[in-house]
Parts: sequence; structure tokens; C-alpha cells
Amino acid sequence: MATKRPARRPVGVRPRTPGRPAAASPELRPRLLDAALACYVRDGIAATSLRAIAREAGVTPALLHYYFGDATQLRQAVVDERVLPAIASFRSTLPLDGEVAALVAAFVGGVGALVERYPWLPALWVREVLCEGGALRDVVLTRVAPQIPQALAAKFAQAQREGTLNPDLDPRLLVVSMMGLTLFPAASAPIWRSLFHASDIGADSLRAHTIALLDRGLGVG
Amino acid sequence: MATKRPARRPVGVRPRTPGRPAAASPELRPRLLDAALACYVRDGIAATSLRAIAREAGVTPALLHYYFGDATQLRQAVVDERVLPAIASFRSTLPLDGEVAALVAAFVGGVGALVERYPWLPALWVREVLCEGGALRDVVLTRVAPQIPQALAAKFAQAQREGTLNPDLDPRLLVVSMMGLTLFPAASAPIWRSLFHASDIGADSLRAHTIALLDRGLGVG
DNA sequence: CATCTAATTAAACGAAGAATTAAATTATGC
DNA sequence: GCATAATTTAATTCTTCGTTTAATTAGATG
Repeated sequence: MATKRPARRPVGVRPRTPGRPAAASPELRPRLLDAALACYVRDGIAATSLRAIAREAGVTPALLHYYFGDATQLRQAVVDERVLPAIASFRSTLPLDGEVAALVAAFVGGVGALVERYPWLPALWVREVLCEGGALRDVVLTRVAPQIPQALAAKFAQAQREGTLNPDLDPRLLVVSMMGLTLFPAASAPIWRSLFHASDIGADSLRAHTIALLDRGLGVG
Repeated sequence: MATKRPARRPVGVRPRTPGRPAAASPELRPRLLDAALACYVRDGIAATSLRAIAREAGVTPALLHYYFGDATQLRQAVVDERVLPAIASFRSTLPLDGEVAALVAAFVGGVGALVERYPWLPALWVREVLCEGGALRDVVLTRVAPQIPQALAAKFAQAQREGTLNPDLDPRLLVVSMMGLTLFPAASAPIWRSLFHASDIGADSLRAHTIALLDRGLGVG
């Protein structure tokens, strides 16, 4: 006869007894969204189970099902209410009708501000957009990409026609280069910080370095 | 009584009858390594099961176990015999004792040649080194990083002291910038190629663009 | 030709973990 | 007090995993 183990619970986690909680447990739903986001960022969306999110939030899987329905709907809620708003806040800061230098500076500064406010964004971006099979690739390509990169590339092409941008550059690749100079350093910060013992490099130094590199690189000089 | 399903096999795949194969099935082992690598690149190392590799190679899981032992040893073999050699081939092309401009050009060209020869490398790098929890992060940080990035940063710092490199740049961040300008475009190529309908941009155009950007960006002028 | 060995599949095993559901439990609001 | 909302418990049903044992066949050795 099999000895029925008493379903050992992870130490230190107390999921509470059943029943409705006493008085206003304030705002549970946003906390659940945050827990899901944290799991997505740490482990990847595909590798995150409902149980893992429940564990992260100190709650049972059944409760997640009660709030969001199935796993797909929960994922959708996180994307709609956490990820897309973050990206939208970035788009609105780009001055697409000014000089190229101002646009570039705003882009670099905007990415810096973005990762300061949403530190989880670069890692999520890398895993879920950049990686093949990433769960956000489709959403980003259809709802973000047509607005930001296309507009930037058009602006750069126009600047080249007007002679205010180095003609040896490719306007489309320049968009890629700018992302590589901002998103990549943000996503790899944990690596290079420890590799170079560079805890002295903050957001300001990074921005100054990037703009110094781009300012000269783009000039027609 | 449960109806015992006849273990339906994926259509089109014929795993052969048992028994030793007729005559030289030439070099099975490297083919198994390639299959494993393909799975790692497509799905990620953590998400790749022995069974998936076996399916990819048209072989049974038991055979993988026969050749490599357990899953960990197979992964180790792929890293040692496929991934690390690719990276080592890159390191040996960097002229660390010449001018900065030549070093930068060699870096950009070297990454270009590397991804032409090992097209799977950027995607693998992004998922397994850049992503938190990536399976290769440790190996790269201990066996690759101390040699390449440290040497580059030292070289840049020296050039700044000699007045041949823009003093507004940070020598350590410049290493990060160069990786962002090469590795990131390579890894995201499938995305921007389709996004910009840029099938006309080949390896040469990319290299020319990147060097044009860096050449001016680094100058003291 | 007989036998030993090497390479391969088949099949089964046991463990783990998944999503979802049904039922029990408790507090709140009317 | 009674209906309802919020929560856990426990069960159900699947899938998948890595590994092992046994069977099978071809080559190698004598």
C-alpha cells in the first residue's frame, strides 16, 4: 500500500485557509497581473504555468481560474494591461516632426526613461519578441512596429534627401542600429555590469555615451 | 476497459526496424549533434527534450542514450564540439595590436563572417546568453568573456589616453555598443527583413552601414 | 559457417507536472 | 438570516519526460 505523502507544501508559503478573506484585501487583480508578469520575465511566457504564477502570488491556481478564466486569457490581460501601455507611453514621446538630431536624442532618452520606469521590459522584449517563437512577436509586429520603426525610417530617408544625414547609412538599418544601441545594452546590463565591475555606470552615463556615439556617426560632416 | 491506442506515429516518419544498420551509415554522431543544435536554436535548450532531438534526427530516444548517456552529457557535447569552436574561430581574427579603426573594422567584418558561416549563432546567443537563466550564460562568461570583451575595453581605454578615440565615449560601454550594432541586427534580421521588405539588404550592405556609423562615431575629429 | 559483438528499435516504467473542475468553506451585504 | 462572492481543497484527466530492459539485426572474427 502506497504511503500517501501529506502533500508537502513549499516552506514559508502559507496559502491561507478557504473562505472569503476578511475585509478589503485591496486590489488583488493587479497583484495577480504583476505576479504573472514577473514569471513571464523571469522564465519566459511559454515556460510559465498557471501554477507557477499562483505560487508567485501566494494563491492557488483555482483562484487564477476564477479571476481570468484559462491561461490564455490571463496572458492576454497581462499583455493588454501591462505590456502594450508601456510601449505606447514610449511612442508618444517621439517628436517625429523636428530635426533628426532631436529625434535621435529623444529616442535614446526615451528608451532610457522607459527602462527606468519598466525595468522588466528589455528582458521581456528580448525573449518574447527577438527570440524565434516568442509569444509577443506577433502582437508587436502588428500593433507596434507599423507605427514606430516605419515612421523613423521614413524620417531618416527624408533627412538624407535633404542632405542632413550621412548618405552612407541605410535609413532602415539605422532604425535597427538605434535599437541595438539602446535595447541591447539595457537587456545585457546585468552581464556587462558584473563583467566590467561597472556598477558606477548609471542611466545618465549610458545615455551620454550612446548620444556621443550617434551624434558624430550620423553627421554629414 | 481502456481501448489501447496503437501508439500512433507521426506520419511520414519511418524509424526503421530494429537491428544494426546495413553497411556504413556514415557518421551518425555528428548528425545527432546537428539535430540537437537545431532543436536548441529553434526551441531553446531548456525546452528541448531528448525525444524532440530524436524526432528531429529520425531516431529513437534510446539511441541518443546509447551514444551520449544522459541529456546533460549530450548538451555538453554540443557546446564543446559546436558552439565553443564557432566562437573561438571569431576570437582568432581580431588584430588586438593594431589601430583602433582596424580593430573595429575587423570586429564588424568578423561578426558578419561568423553569422554567414554559423547562421544559427545569433539566435542561440540571444536566447542562451542574453536571456536570464540562459543555459550558456555561465560558459560564455567564464570561458569567452574574459578574453574578448576585456581585451577590447583595454584597447579602447589605451586609445583614449593616446588621443585617438573620442573621449566622450566609455571604453567599456563601447564594447557593448559594438555588440549591439552587430549581434542585435543579426539576431533580428528575420524581423526587419520582413518589416521593411528589405530582402535587398545583404551581408555587405549591413557591414558597410555599420562601419559608416562607427567610423565617424569613434573619431576624435 | 558459427559465434560474438555492435548498433538499433520497441516497449514499458515511474515520476512529474499540467489545466481544469467540483465541492467545501468562510465572510460580506442586504 | 440568507444569498452571494471569494477562496482553498482535492480530484480528475492528460501529457510528457528520461531511462531502462529486452529483442532484433548486421558486421566482425575465427
